[in-house]
Formats: sequence, C-alpha cells, structure tokens
Amino acid sequence: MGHVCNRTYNCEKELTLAIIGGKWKMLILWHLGKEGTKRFGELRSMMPGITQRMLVSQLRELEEDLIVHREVYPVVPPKVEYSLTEIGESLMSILESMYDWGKNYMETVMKDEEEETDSI
Amino acid sequence: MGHVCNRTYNCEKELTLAIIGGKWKMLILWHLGKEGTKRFGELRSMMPGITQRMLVSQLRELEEDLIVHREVYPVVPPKVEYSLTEIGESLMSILESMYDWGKNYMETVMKDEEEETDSI
DNA sequence: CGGCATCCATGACGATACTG
DNA sequence: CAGTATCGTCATGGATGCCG
Repeated sequence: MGHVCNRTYNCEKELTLAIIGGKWKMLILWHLGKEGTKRFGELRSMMPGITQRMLVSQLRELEEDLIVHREVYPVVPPKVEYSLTEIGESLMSILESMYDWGKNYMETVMKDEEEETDSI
Repeated sequence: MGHVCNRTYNCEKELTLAIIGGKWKMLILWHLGKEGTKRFGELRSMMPGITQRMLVSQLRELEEDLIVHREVYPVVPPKVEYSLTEIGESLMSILESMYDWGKNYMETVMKDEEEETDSI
C-alpha cells in the first residue's frame, strides 16, 4: 500500500520527504539511478556501514512506495535484483539538485566557518 | 557553527537533507520564501499544530545553519522577525521540485491505489 | 545469498508549566 | 510577545543470531 500512505502531511513536499528521507534511501536511489540494476549483495558492498537489516527494510519501503522494483530469481543460491521504477527515475533530478546544493553549501558556508575557527 | 556540522555524511545530498529534514522546517521555509519576513507569532498561527517549543527549536537550527535570519527589536513587548537569507532563498527551487513531485505522486500513484482498494 | 526475528539505545518530537 | 525549562513518549535505526 505504500509505507507512506496512512499519514497526514501539511504539504505535498512532506510526502516527498517521507519517501526519500530514510537514512540510507537517497544513497540507494543514487546507486540504482547512476549504475542501474544491482543485486542485494552488490548494494551492500557499495554501502559500507549499512547493516543487512537496514538495507532490507529501506528497500522494502522503497518497493512499497513503488520507487524500486524487486526481481526475484528462483535459483539456488538465491538471486535478487533491484532497479528503479519509472517513478523512481523521476526522483533523480531532485537528488541531483540536492547534491549540487549540498556541495555548494559545504564549499562556501562550511569552509567559511573553518576559516573563522582558524583565525581565533 | 551550524547544527549540521559535526556529522558525517555519505554524500552531499545528505547534508541538504539534514538541513531541511526537520519535521516543520520545509513548512517554515515555504512560508518565509513565499510571503517574506514574518514575526514569530505570525509563523505560529500559520502553522496550526506546531508547539511553541518546536517552532523555536526549528528556527534556531535554521538560523545556526545560516538559512534563516533572526532580527530582534529591543522593544516591549518583544518583537522578533524571521526571514530567509540568500542561502535560504536558494533552497526554494528544491522545495518547489519536491512539491511538484509529491503532488504528482499523490495524484497518480496514491489515487491508483485507492481505485484498486475500491475494486476489491 | 538474501533474508527474518529479537532486543535495545538514542534522539526527535510532544505536552505542559513558567518567565523577562 | 517570544521565548525557557522539564519531563515523557515513541519511532528510527543499530547489533546480533538464526534460516531456507
């Protein structure tokens, strides 16, 4: 049904935030968006620090929200592939804007603060 | 120093998320961005449901991160005005993208789900 | 390999009362 | 009017162990 559905939002942007706001979700979307379909284990090794449990739960929520597609191959050992849906792809431009803004913020604002600190 | 500084981010977009991700922050930024400078009490009455404590703390963090400017007038009774900084203004295009995306998602995906539910 | 079940820590958020 | 100060709650996320 979408893990995001039975909530109330003051505004539509909060719905967007609820979908991409999980701790590892933007990173997952970034990998899938830039490099295409990935297996579970590939994703895990691309994100050092994430636990198996978190990767599973974040992927499940993205799947419920129709952002990510999960393809299970009935083989032994198991093989599961994840990819972006069309709706998921449409999020990439927002993620890129957020990347650009954050990079600029870091280079200007946070760098200025360092200099201030140095000068004390 | 920026409430967002002493953290580690996997990517620059997570810095952006940390800045706008507070529960009421996008709504605050939206009001200040669309309608300009507001007094504390005005903001509060524009956001039914927010407590005084939350409005103060969210504004303080936005101020620390140089997104919002706080102007205190030394009068009795107190008068305090909040407005977006230039950096804050530069967030508005991202918020608008998020608004558009969320609106479209709500109209397409979530509406489809309603119909499915009805048909069961 | 790709999970699930369980337990637990933390901090974000909320309710309420008081104040210069 | 525009805040502090306290205290309580609950969801998020982390650690660990077992499974088909």
